[in-house]
Amino acid sequence: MRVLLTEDDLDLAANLKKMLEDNHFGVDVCHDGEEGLYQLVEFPYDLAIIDIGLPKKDGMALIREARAGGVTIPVLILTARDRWQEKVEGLDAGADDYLTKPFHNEELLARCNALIRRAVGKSNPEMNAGPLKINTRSQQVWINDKTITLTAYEYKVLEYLMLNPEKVISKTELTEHIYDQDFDLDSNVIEVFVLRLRKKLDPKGEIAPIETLRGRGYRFNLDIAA
Amino acid sequence: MRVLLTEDDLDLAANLKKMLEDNHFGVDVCHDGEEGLYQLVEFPYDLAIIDIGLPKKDGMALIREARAGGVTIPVLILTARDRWQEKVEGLDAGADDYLTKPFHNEELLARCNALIRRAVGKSNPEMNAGPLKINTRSQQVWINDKTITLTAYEYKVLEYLMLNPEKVISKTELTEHIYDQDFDLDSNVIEVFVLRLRKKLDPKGEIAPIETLRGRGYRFNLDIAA
DNA sequence: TAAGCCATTCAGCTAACGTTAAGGAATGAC
DNA sequence: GTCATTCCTTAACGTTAGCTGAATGGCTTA
Repeated sequence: MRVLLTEDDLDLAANLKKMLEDNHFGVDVCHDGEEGLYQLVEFPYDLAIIDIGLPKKDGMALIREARAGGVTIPVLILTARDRWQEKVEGLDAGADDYLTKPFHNEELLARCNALIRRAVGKSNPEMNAGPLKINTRSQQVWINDKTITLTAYEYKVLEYLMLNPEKVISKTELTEHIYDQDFDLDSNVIEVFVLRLRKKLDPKGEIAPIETLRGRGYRFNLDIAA
Repeated sequence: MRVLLTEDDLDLAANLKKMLEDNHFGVDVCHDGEEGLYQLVEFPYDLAIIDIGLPKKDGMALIREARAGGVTIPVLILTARDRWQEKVEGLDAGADDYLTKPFHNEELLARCNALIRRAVGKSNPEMNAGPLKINTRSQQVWINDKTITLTAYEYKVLEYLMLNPEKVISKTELTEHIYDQDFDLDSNVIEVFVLRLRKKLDPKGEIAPIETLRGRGYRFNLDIAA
């Protein structure tokens, strides 16, 4: 887990860096707000710890601009004691938690762990496979960045196949995952859905993302033509 | 936004419930840990506020078991003053933030709002989507900077959809977040509200912010016409 | 070549959704 | 208290998307 620590007090910064590293975090340190913003936007940290009182650009502006710039990682702010407004402003600016100086190292650690655990709870809803992109949150599908409209069952079939790439999925398995109850297996619904999916995903038969394995099922291939 | 408040002090519970309701939260109250756990696991709240000292099952165990049971909503714990370990243990158990009693109501509110905004990935009470603007604090809605008057339920529907943009929201999910626990699933209220919302937001059918996904629900699209 | 197995087409049907209207609960004015 | 207004809620009905199964023909394998 990589942490960006933005703290202008050099002693405190060194102290915290050591403590965090002892607890298996990878730590980068910045000493002013401009540098912090640059680092946050450019590099993929898992957590940011930001002192509110910073030279060049204060912590509040840093957070606001980072959020505006698409930074979504958890942010913990450090505030001076008895600065009630700062906490609220900080949370409003987009921070996720705060800690009042002075604090115990154990408490900072506990906060960091809590924030990271929460953040990893929501996994990335996007998946790519060649020219194909799927978002499980919005249930949208693109091919070469062009939206494809799928029906509910078409989408279910595609999602299940893509979530199990390079794996042979029998029609029985597909059926069981797509319908709630047991379903008449004499039907050819799966074949129909696969057909429609192929037509929509790949009307010209160029990329063939869904392969048929006769007698065994279907397989979604990741290494499909670009 | 629905909040579950688990607090055994009846006076404090009633007090907080009123304050939260005055600030547009829907609040359910439990007075012990077992009831709280049941409610959390069974019903889709947006936020839980949990007193650590609870009868039957203490707050720490409640949080741990709720997390183990798949509850991912933000959890704010209330601790007695100078109970340093409780905060850390609570955060380790899966809480997202804590507040020390006694506290200012405004601070609790700020925390709740920050947690909810964070949970839905937002850090600002204002949201834009093309010509549409919403302020969750003042509960106002604009289209091309012209105010739109919505009824209470119309607003609730729009807010929930906009707080989960680009996400497929089933009618069940919408219903559960808009009403308290008892509701009739055979009703078509949601369709009616969506219809009225669409008429008010987009009388000429130009921008179509709320998309229907037949069999799946509704989706609020951010990339709507300007 | 025969026997599966799968692709493809097509049309009927049904559940889901949109739309309208009206009753009545809730709210506020007086 | 009564009245007026708002708007939540239900019900009825029309519309349509798209699920489903049947029919047919092509392809693969032994």
